Amino acid sequence: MAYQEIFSALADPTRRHIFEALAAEPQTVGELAKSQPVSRPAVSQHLKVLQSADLVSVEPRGNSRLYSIKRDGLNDLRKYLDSFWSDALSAYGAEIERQMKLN
Amino acid sequence: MAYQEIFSALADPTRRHIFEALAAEPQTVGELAKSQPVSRPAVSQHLKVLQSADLVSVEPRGNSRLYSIKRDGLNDLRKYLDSFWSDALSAYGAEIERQMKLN
DNA sequence: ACTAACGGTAAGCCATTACTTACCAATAAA
DNA sequence: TTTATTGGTAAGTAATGGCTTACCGTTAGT
Repeated sequence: MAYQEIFSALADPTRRHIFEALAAEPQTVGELAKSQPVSRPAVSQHLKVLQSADLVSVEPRGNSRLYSIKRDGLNDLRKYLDSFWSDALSAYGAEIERQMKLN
Repeated sequence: MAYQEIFSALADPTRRHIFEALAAEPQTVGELAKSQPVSRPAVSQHLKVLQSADLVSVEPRGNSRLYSIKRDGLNDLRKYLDSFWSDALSAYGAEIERQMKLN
């Protein structure tokens, strides 16, 4: 059920850019805000969403906080995608059967 | 670049349910509308979004139109996810380097 | 030809959400 | 102990998006 949050978290372009930036290199909020076209509070809010989707993690560093991506979240999403491959195959079989009924 | 549309397409719960229903079995718009808590036009609109995200395909069937899922779209998304695994690893290395600079 | 069924589109409404500025708490530095 | 830096939160606003009803074109059946 976690993929619901993951999808909506990564659906927003800005939020996905932040996520990608963190994938390239763990950064603080201030650093992220500089490379993004939005204000620092906006970045903070996006990070909150990413965090609750289990996509990033924080580590306090004295005054600032270092954010990094969590691969666990993506793993959940990957599992979700994999489930569709088998589903799609069985659906193909179901469709064959469906067509036979129609004729 | 296609994964942008895929994420926002699957971010909506109703739209994801429709997609999952199609994964289980190809269906017409009317059939989908019956199994969903929204109206038929709503389903039509959702299918339009899913279609432009390359997640479903249509096949005219006389009077009605049969929708099925396209695995190609999911494949794009999977590639996107895979890219993060290598990125995450290199980011890990970059972070080690970063920490060494700080000390 | 007429009627019914299927489904896409338009217009309008309401809820969600992404953004801004202003503010506040906590840590670091002087 | 001030003063500055970092960043999270609150409040308000504007835009996005999902839903409904109403309407229209197309195909099937009678």
